[in-house]
Amino acid sequence: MKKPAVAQIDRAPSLRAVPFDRTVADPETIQLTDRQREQLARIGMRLNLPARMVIYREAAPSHWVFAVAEGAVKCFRELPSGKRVVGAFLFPRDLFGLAENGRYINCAQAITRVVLYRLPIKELRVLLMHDAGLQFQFLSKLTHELRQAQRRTILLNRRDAAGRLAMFIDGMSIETVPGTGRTDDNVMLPMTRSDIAAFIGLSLETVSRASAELERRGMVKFIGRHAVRIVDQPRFSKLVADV
Amino acid sequence: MKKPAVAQIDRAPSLRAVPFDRTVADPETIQLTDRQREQLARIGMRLNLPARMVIYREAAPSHWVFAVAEGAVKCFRELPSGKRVVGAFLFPRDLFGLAENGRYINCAQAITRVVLYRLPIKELRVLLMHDAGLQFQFLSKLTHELRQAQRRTILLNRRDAAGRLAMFIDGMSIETVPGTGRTDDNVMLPMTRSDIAAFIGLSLETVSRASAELERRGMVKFIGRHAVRIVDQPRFSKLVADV
DNA sequence: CGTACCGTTGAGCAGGCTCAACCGCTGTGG
DNA sequence: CCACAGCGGTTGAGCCTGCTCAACGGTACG
Repeated sequence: MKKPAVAQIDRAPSLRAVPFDRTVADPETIQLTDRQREQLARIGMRLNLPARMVIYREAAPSHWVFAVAEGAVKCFRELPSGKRVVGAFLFPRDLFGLAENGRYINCAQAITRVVLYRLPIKELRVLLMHDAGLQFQFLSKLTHELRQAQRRTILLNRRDAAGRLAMFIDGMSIETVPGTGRTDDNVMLPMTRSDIAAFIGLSLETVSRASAELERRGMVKFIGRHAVRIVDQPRFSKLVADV
Repeated sequence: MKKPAVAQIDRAPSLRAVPFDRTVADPETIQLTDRQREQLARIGMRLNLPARMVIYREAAPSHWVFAVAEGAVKCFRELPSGKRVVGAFLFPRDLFGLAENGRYINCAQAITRVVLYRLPIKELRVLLMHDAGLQFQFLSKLTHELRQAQRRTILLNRRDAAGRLAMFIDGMSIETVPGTGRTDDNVMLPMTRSDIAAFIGLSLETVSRASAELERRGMVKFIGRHAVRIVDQPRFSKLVADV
């Protein structure tokens, strides 16, 4: 098997996760080998989708798992009351397509223009069974997502709106990807206020007010609607940690 | 390699998860082979711990993963404010011991007397790398836990205390294990009201009041402190689904 | 049998939700 | 090119529910 060209490898999936075990490597990234990425690229399909496109709907048969290459995606659920709960925001190197008994448990939609890898579950399963190392990377990724879920329950247990929003922004600052015009303390928020509200469990009015409060307290400065700049990092971090 | 005795196998770990893929098998249980369970038993240690024992503390070096055989465990976090957030309740066939960079991210404590399997991560990793099928079971289990985490965020997004409690009880009714004196609509709640409050994000007073409300509305009947009987299943289910 | 913790109940307060009006940007069609 | 509609976002007023503080009751365990 000949070595794939660099250009080809750059168009293959990769994953991001903090390992549960101690490692010397960059803790931010788990490393798929070129060969593993190539194999994933082979069974998968690279998709280029416009903003707002629905990727799959709740309860639809789940034939695929998706990996984000570029852009942002949201997974959400429509509740009987009409309320929407956002389960997760996904960014480059994230996986999504959580299913139960062969059906997706929520709806996925592109927030921005996105590039995705669509991996057929059947073939992925075969691949994982033949490559325990690759499977271990997926396992690490799931572990990472579980930790994030725990972090979120802590967020949702906070009583103060400003604190919740601060924790959210703090979380997003890690997700923020280079090459999107970000500086060190500039956090991109591609989603709407409504989406944020549905994620952190507040009404959108309260999110709006909390934003104003953070700004008034001199911790952050909103740059347009989809970016925040953390002005006073120490005080901001203190608020985030003050649970 | 000789086949292990039945008695020995009954003393080996197993896992419980709803598969993400369609299967014909009992959707409630994923099946470890006898050989896999035997191998887990070999690298692991069976522990018998009294109620209230601390299994590990937050930030302690994480050398083990645990599987519950009998009893109930809680994973929680002490926040700087002194508040506690319960991350999860664990029951037979559940896994716990979530870590990040080699350290546990929360504290685990026995609620009742428990029997655990303590699996050394290092050896488990080797085992998983040699047995992709076994690893796949672990992967399925993690997927299952992610779904539960999503379900919980929906719970935490509810505004009404009674509804939250109802969803919690509903969730516990699935966890409830036979052989604990349960009848079909009798749900065991081994944890304290305080623990429940720290899990569903309410003050313990509100949990108490919500319990009274559910009872007053004729949906449930509390049997002592650690059991509920669902009296009016239809109305109860309606409240649970009415998000 | 006592003691400490768990749980219940009550009164008052505060923070977030709801309803509602208003602003500003975007995209569309005349 | 402009007018207008529509959506996302902000701001305000009032209500409601869950939190806090506090006292009391009950149960489990030594």
